Amino acid sequence: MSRSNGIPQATVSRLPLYLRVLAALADKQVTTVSSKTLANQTGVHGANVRKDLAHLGTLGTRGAGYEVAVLLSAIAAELGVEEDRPLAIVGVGNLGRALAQYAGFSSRGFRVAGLFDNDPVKTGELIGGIRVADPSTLADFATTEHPVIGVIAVPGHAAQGVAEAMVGVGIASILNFAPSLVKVPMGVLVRQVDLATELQILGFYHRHREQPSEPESQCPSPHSSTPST
Amino acid sequence: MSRSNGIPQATVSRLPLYLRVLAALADKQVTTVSSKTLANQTGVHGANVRKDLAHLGTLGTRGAGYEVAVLLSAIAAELGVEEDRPLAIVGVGNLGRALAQYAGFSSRGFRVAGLFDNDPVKTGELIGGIRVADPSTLADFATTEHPVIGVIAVPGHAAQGVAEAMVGVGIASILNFAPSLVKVPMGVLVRQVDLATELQILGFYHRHREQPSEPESQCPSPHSSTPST
DNA sequence: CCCTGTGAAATCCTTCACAGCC
DNA sequence: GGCTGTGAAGGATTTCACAGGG
Repeated sequence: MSRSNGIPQATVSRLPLYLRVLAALADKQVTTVSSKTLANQTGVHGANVRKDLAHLGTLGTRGAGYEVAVLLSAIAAELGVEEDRPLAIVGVGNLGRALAQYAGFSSRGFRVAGLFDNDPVKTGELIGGIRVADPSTLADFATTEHPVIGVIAVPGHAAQGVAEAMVGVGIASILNFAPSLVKVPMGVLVRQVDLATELQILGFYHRHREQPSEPESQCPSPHSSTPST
Repeated sequence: MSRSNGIPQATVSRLPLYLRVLAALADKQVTTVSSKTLANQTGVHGANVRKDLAHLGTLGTRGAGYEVAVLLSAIAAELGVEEDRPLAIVGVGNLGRALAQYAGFSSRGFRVAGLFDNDPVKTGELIGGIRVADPSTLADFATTEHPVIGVIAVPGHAAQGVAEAMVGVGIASILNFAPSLVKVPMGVLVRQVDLATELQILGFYHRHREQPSEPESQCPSPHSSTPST
């Protein structure tokens, strides 16, 4: 067992997108899709959709297309949607709250298991059924809940300290929303998301407005990627 | 004048990163950097840093390195940081609030000019000096403020409607945080950011844990890109 | 005809390696 | 010596184009 994976990064970053579109189709009782339809709804080129899906196995049938249910379960399996992965979120400002209450996590195999903030006004508060605790209790929390992923939602200057605390309690994957790079020992995965960065990139293309050109008259839009180390 | 731009997408997506690191260096009174230092602090390969910066002109001096001030102003000019670009944010949930109060925007040439939410409980509320208004007043707002960029921070099912309203009042660039694809007429730029997607990508690499390998023992981390339309 | 799966071509991006300058 | 700027090599990803099955 376990030829770990040979799925290209670019494909991985699109799997959540396919998952979302397919879930919407399943909701509408659609049972079958073609790569063309998926292409229209995701903004990914049709051939690219097929290549991506081919990485997960031979899922389609030649004349017909793909069964929505088959694709859904294949992608869900790849992304671990069926698992129950406890999250620790540190920083309960507006962003932390938004994340804590975000319904999209639980339906994708994540469970917000712990909320931490060093502001005494916030500790003790109940958010989505979780009581906000002081970060000093992170170690205790980790021994009982074994969180696998940590989410940093604190101001930039505090991010490095939080990251180190997370690594210290055995968290090996970190999603960092703070606008500041964190350094971690090798072996720890960090993924950086910065809201201002996204806005600046959009702003750049807005200034240098120069249609990258697209044939379709209506066009959905891609998004983001590149993992870490 | 105006040979629009030949800056590769990958470079554009790193400019905000450089800007941030350089601003931090300038704060520390550092006047000079080498590509190696920038590489260490950004996680981008040294040669790549140099190629990126070369796209903005000949900014360095051979034996010495780069002047922080020169790089800062070159990148700032490219990203339009000196401008005053009004933003309209629709959706004042936790995420919308976080965005509205995010200090990082104003220092990067953006100004939150309008906040909108169709929840009557929220309209009238003051956030960061801006009064939350009903989305039906978006058109009036647009005629006086001329927002160039719209930010969607509403639940997924409402995103398409908001996008259409934005396009209707002349907004040509949209940053969409809703977990749902929006279709827009061609010519409109959309950039999609989904918090759950980022978490899922991180989760994938967590499951298929297989070090992508890196020589350094401490490693910062890249982030995200790809534009739209 | 319909569609998927896939080699081959094309494009984009990163890394190497070094010439040229301080 | 150190360091930038850059051609050339190497990878990765996207797109094309079509073979092959329904």
